Amino acid sequence: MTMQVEHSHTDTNTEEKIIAAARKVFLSKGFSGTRTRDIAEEAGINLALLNYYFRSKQKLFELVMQEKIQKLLGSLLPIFNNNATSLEDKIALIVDNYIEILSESPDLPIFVLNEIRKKNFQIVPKSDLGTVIMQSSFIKQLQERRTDINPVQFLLSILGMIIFPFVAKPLLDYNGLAKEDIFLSLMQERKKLIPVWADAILKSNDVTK
Amino acid sequence: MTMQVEHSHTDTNTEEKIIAAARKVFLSKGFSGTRTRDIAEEAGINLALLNYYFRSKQKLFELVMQEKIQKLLGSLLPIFNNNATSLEDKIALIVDNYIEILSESPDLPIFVLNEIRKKNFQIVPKSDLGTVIMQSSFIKQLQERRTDINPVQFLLSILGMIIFPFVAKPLLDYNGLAKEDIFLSLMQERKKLIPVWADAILKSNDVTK
DNA sequence: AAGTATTTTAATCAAATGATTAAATGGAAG
DNA sequence: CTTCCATTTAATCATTTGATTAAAATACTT
Repeated sequence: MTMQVEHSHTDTNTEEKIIAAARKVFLSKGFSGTRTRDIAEEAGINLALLNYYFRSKQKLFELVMQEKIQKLLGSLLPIFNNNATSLEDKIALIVDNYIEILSESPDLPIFVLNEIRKKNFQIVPKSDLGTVIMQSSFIKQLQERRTDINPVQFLLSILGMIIFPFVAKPLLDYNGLAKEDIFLSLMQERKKLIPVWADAILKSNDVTK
Repeated sequence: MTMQVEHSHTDTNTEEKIIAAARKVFLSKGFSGTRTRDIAEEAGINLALLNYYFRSKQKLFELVMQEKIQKLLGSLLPIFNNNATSLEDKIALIVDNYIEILSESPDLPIFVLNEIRKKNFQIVPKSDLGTVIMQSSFIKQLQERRTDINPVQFLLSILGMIIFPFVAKPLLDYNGLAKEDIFLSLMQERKKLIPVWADAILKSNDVTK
């Protein structure tokens, strides 16, 4: 029964090195594919240090996941809830914001989505994000504009147009459809395309009629 | 140096049981997350049999991957290359076909895309799918209709609208945005929505002007 | 400088895991 | 029945891997 370990002063340096390494290796190889030794090596430290700072691989992973989920979803709500912006503004902001984030971390979505799928961690969603989104200004504006469109359907399409290319990136590489170098410029181009296309969808025929 | 193992008659039964089990376990847990013992148990056989029929976990995995890539991409080309159908028809066919396939295997896309990303296998793409697609009837029709739209951009949007919901399904569950039961009916609804929305995109403003 | 606490390491453990081996089982052919 | 061969199994190996331990090194306080 040892007393709780505390890292008071020198804290930041090594601990942050480990987390940074964990971010990198976990993101690239996933939970099951990552060996704690990989992380230690990447951090340039001894393996035992990893278990000294964090009690286990699992704990370290959940820390990283927490961050990644936040990074993937965190910017959405503020935009969704802003009553001062129009629907078009919100869409443009989401597109712009997401493509910027994902251009820096193309693997982020597929990593997070796949790890959630495999249930390799146990993090309880803080707020009921679903409910919060469905009550957001974005959804209300959408329902006013098009009472016939299920907001979830519209949202899935917009997010799909934004996020899917990053998820499909490995396949594009694999099949030579978008070599690494032009991929990012394609994504930049999408910043202008998606808002226009979202607008076209908002003006589309009513399917229910 | 033993002679090559051949399974002449009783072949089908056990071997197929193993492959079926491998499909299931690999798809659910990914390559790194899968233990050969899991597969053996799922197949109701002894672990050694697995290495008797297939030389290794790797070999078995690549067999499954081969199938899954085919399942994910195989139906695309025939539709793309059909000169007899209009652009609208092709889109409707792709939407219909994909949503049907994915409704039965919701995990298929994220599994394939993530394993490709992690390079957990070594399968050379048979045809240069990228080139074939870019020379397909679909792309030609698209370019005739809208010279200003980069076909890859359009394709990514359509596929994103179709595939992304399945990729995001774990997150929707996780956040209570689409409970399991209504998810599939949402996807059925999308069969009608996406073609209309694709059409709206085709009629959208020219961004380059 | 001594003493104390913190940080880091080398060595090792125990469990998990992919793979092999040698033996057994069972059916088909003669 | 017995021989033969494909199939199946139990037992075991060797390596990998997450984790621990005890000691050494370093930093901090007085």
